[in-house]
Amino acid sequence: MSSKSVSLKVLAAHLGLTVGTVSRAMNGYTDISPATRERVRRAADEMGYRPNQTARRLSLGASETICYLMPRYSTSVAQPFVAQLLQGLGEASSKRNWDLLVSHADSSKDELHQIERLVRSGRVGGMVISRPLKNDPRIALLQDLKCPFVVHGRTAKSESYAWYDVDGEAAFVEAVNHLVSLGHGEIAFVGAPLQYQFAQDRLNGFERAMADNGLTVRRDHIQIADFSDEGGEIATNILLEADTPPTAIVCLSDTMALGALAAIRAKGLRPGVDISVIGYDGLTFGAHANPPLTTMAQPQAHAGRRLGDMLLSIIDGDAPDKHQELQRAHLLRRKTDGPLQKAAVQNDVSIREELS
Amino acid sequence: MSSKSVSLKVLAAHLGLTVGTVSRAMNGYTDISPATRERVRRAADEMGYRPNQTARRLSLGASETICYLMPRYSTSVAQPFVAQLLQGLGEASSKRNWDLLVSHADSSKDELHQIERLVRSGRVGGMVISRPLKNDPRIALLQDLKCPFVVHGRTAKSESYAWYDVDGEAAFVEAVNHLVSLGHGEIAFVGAPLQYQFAQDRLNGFERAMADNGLTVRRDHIQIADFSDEGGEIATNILLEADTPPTAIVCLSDTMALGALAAIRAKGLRPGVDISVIGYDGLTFGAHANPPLTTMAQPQAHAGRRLGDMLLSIIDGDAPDKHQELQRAHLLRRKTDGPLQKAAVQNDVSIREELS
DNA sequence: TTGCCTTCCGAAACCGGTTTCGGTTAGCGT
DNA sequence: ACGCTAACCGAAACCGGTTTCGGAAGGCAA
Repeated sequence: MSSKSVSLKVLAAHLGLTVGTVSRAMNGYTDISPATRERVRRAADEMGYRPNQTARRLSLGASETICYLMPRYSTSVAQPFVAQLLQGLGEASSKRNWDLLVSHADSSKDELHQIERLVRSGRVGGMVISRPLKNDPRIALLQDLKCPFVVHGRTAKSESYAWYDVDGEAAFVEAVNHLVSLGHGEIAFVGAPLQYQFAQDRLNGFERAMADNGLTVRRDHIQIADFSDEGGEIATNILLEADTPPTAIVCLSDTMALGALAAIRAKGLRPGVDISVIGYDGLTFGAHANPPLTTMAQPQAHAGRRLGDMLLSIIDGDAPDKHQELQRAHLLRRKTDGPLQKAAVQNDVSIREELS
Repeated sequence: MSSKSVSLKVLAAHLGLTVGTVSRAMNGYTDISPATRERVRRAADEMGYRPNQTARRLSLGASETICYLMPRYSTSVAQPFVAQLLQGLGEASSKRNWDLLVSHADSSKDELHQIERLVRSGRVGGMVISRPLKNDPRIALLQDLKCPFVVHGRTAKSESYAWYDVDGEAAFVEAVNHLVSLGHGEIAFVGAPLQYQFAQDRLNGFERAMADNGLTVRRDHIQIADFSDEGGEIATNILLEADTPPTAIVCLSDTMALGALAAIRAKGLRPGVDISVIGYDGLTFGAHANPPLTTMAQPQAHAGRRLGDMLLSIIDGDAPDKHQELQRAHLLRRKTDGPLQKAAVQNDVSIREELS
């Protein structure tokens, strides 16, 4: 195995053939005699010939590359999902010997600029983006560039493109219903800024379920904070010090829920007994929380693979709106949900509610 | 902004110049008059010209791409580090407008095959690999291919290539010393299969520190299990049921340590009081464990960035062995380390040690 | 033997850039 | 007016493949 790269030219010279002939032999053209084809293939094998992908793609006019746009994360909380997603995308793309590129940008402006460069320079043939904003400029840009793309998540009006998402609204409806069935009525919501569509979806689910159960939501029972464990902790502290503290809290994410648990324990209360908490995501780490976190688990093992396959289908010509996949989260009961403790009500405002 | 890609040819035609002239104008050659250069640049801007990267790289003979080989992970535990590492690698590569490719393989054989293909086909100009095995065939292959590479981690004999690592041996020495200073003598080790060099390093640190402190390690106080929380739990259960249970446990990773905590709590013991546990990694999730996990935290926020910069330097011609960076972990005390509870000593063997 | 049709391969254009080389033009001094 | 040099741009080779086109050789039938 020589370390010098062996090109089509030297391979052809070594065989006494021309590059065109060798190329066709390698690519299975029928106008090459079986004997020659075999001779070429064997020589290529022996000499360790690898076609230069750059040249090949230039000639083909195809990038054979998909690109994943890494989400910019403000907090230091590492994204456990990224690795899984990349693994799935890699599986899908490697099926065809395509490459998987990752790109990230510091600002939103940079991000749009990057997309435009990657697409216009012919470097990528399709893109995967995560966590769309409510009105995400990336989607408009990609449509404008006529670049095939899929979205992990979706925006409010999501008819015209391909996406894979978990139904956050339904999940929060289920979470609230579960808490109501346990006797809770004063349920609070800990969320993150609503620029992200998923944050809005989950809040919508919360509010809809509350209304459907005939419950009114106090204004100060909806707390928006940083999308982090610290954010969850701060928000929960505010809830616990409210005039009417909630008896249950649903949290936008498991990470925020961990912060909520910390705040509750710090007040000397017992999560799952004095106050219930339900998170969202189904992180395995939640099983080791104190106490183990009840959560709406999303089935996302195959998200990357699905997104990759969808993207490749679209590149092949499928209509994007044919590929829209909505998964459901399911309640994963661990130890932070429990029945309403009447005895634990310690606040006269609450008592008045009980009497009314 | 037209969606049709504007090539050098149409740009040249539009300007009444030849492609060669336009190319040189764009690349700042001095044999182009300032007036023409300015005219070309403005037209390129207006028409939204983006040089075709594939063609450019073919002509340049450079891939301008680095590749990260995703670690294959057997367990379902997502890798929180991957995202951080990719972010850093992306920062480093985007400084030069290089691309970042990720590749993953299912088997070790596939992995070697992939590396060979990626390098020989000219797709990548440098590689980053993680978690080397004790005698990692990937390193030999990359050296054979004369492909620049850096290793996240390192092998036992690590003179001849570039790496960035955290001193796992020193970290476990520090962990053991800390436990000894708290009065512990029966210290156990929960580790993972020793095929990975980092698993061996940390065990080495443990054994060296025990010896240096004049402590002998019982054979059944070294438990090797799956590299997962379940593995840690199983290993700890065995330790707790041993003839002489340890009073302290050091764990290969925070993930395994979480399993250890679960096992200890299940036995009705109090981690940090009845038995001490120290993990390794410094995951933020550890702060939410029950109780918050004491750990050897590694400073790995900049690992990706450093690895990327190192790789680019080597591609520029630096000797690989010039770039070897060893970071130190530091003890992050939370709540699972505590002084030896004499009263908790329940085993005559331990008492005999005390008397000797 | 002639003619025609296959079979198989060589020659050359092409993908979209970069870079070398050479020639035209202008400017300058004498 | 002539020659020389410097400034500026065009022409063409090249990177390493793919693909079209055409032609030479061979086989077959008439």
